[in-house]
Amino acid sequence: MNISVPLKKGRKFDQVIAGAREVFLREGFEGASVDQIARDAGVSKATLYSYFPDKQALFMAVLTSQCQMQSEQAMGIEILQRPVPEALYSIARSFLNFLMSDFSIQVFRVCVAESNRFPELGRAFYDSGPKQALDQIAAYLGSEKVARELKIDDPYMAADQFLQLCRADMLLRRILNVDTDDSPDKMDRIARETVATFLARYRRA
Amino acid sequence: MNISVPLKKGRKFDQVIAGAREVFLREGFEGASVDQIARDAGVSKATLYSYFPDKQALFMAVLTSQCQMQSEQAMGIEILQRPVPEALYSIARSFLNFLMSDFSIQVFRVCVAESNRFPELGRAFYDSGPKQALDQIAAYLGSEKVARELKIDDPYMAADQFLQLCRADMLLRRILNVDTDDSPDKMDRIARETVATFLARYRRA
DNA sequence: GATGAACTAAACTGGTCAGTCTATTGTACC
DNA sequence: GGTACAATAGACTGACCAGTTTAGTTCATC
Repeated sequence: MNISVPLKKGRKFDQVIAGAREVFLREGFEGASVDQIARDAGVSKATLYSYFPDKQALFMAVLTSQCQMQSEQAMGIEILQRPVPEALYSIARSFLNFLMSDFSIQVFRVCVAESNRFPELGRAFYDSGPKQALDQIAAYLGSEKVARELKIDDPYMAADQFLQLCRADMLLRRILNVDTDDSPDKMDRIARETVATFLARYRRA
Repeated sequence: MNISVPLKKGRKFDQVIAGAREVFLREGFEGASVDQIARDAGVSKATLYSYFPDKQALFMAVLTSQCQMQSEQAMGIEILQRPVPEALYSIARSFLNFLMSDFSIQVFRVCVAESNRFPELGRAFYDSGPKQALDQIAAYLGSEKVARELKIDDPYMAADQFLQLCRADMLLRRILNVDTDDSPDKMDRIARETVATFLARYRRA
């Protein structure tokens, strides 16, 4: 009847993923126990193991689906029609907003922590997040519209610098659980300073 | 007889720390077993437990001593006497060199991973590493010598931007275990681009 | 209301691990 | 050579945990 129900093996599939996401992001791979995941998911351990062959597979399923979600966080095309400085500011602002979210911080932490144990994980995270952002900004910076106002020889290097400027010390502090001012005002200021520095370097004389 | 021997409780203390560093940095906190640490250190478990009350204390001792070492990685004063662009380039280059070392990457990974479980750890790492760097660069950027050539209203914001530009995508890739070009040439280029962008923004008209 | 698949709780297995304990051996010093 | 501490190997305890199994329950569907 309900066509939108995915073709997964059973009704509790999404519950399992949700519980596992919760626990894995909070505790990391080693720190999370399967019993706890089952409890959090409101599901029996046997059910969980009917979906996934083992803990690793569940872990990878959760994190690659999170990376998938992350990569769908695309830049609105309408932003890019605006004047370059405004567009840059908007990009910086929304990028920063995303970076500072609990979601993004937790996924980052776990991916960094387990990128030794699960080599594919670091790659999957990089490709679905930082690389997407880099590609999109580089494409924008390489566009004809931008070329009229900015002089950019290497769009990837420029995009990299732009994104680095956005990140700022504030992000590092959040990642390390150090108290920090992450008010909208502060984030605004970082976005403005990012654009100011970026334009100073790349604006046409 | 040997005065340089530290006044720790026994002769094997340093061995314990060395073994623990090795294993913790490779495996993380949960992934490392005390038996393995003792084996790596060439020491019995009982000896290890005569120095440290439990695994957590050992972990913190290792990492805070690593952070200590990190913070002693100070900027040579002679660099700062050179002309500003040259000084900036040298700072960028040696900062990058340090950031990309196995040591620094491993410590960072473990601190990020465990900063939830050990809140003091994230703080200790931040204070002994990133914060030191920020303070030192900000002090330099706020100095009179620099003020003659650069116009900097907020030395901390400027220092933050400078350090962010150094980090670059390359660092993120290494942290996530993604293959990357980290040749001296590449690092040189990043340092030069960092200085170029920084000067474009802050050089006096 | 019968059928079969999905789900359940709970017990169980085999393994690992943190931390303790014991009995013994080295080592330094008087 | 006697005293006292440092260190050792290895056995042991109690806890936890991944993954399996069993015997029974829910639920959609016909």
